[in-house]
Amino acid sequence: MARLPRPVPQSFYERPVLVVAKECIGKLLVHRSAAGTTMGRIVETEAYRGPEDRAAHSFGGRRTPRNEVMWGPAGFAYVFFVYGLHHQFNLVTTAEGKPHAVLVRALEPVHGLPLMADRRGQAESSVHLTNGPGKLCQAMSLDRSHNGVPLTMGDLFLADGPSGPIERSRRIGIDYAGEWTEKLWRFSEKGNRYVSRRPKGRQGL
DNA sequence: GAATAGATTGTCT
DNA sequence: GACAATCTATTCT
Repeated sequence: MARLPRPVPQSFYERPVLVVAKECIGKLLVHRSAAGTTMGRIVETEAYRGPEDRAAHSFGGRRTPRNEVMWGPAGFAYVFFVYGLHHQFNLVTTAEGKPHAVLVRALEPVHGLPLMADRRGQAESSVHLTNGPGKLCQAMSLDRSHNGVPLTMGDLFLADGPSGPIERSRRIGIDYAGEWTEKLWRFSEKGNRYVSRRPKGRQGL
């Protein structure tokens, strides 16, 4: 049994959300559950910067039971449910009172492939294991029971991993957000096959 | 590969 | 009652 990697410290999360979103690329997401441990390299993220960001749940200062943890201190998980069937996993960043978060959109599976494949009903070799925000939550068994849990201790955390070339592009699924739709606040590892949608054009970093 | 429709429910107005 | 930080299947080309 290999020793688990060590969690990145809270100071990693206590920085501007765009910095954290970019530096998450290549980090390992680790989840120890009763069924076993799963790990994946983060290859795609998006930054949400409320209250000014119209695409963020905290836009305009909205503070509800659903998004409450976004308003709390950095280094906690924000997990919510959309479209009646999918979960989304986020990392709360910056500082208490700043409702900023990083959405994890895609992983490259690293450990626990059989468990992920079983949870997803897909072959271990399939990109559909973790190439989307809803898919990775299912593969890693993340749901609202993880909302508000600390990422610096316990069974769910980030750890250092090898990073590759990063590109940035427009965020996905927020066409209602006006000018905020245009922001290049999505970060992904260039050429990685698990990235959910290939960025258009050439947006180097 | 791209475009489209349908699924399905928590959350807020 | 409307809508959502998505996924899947289907129907094209």
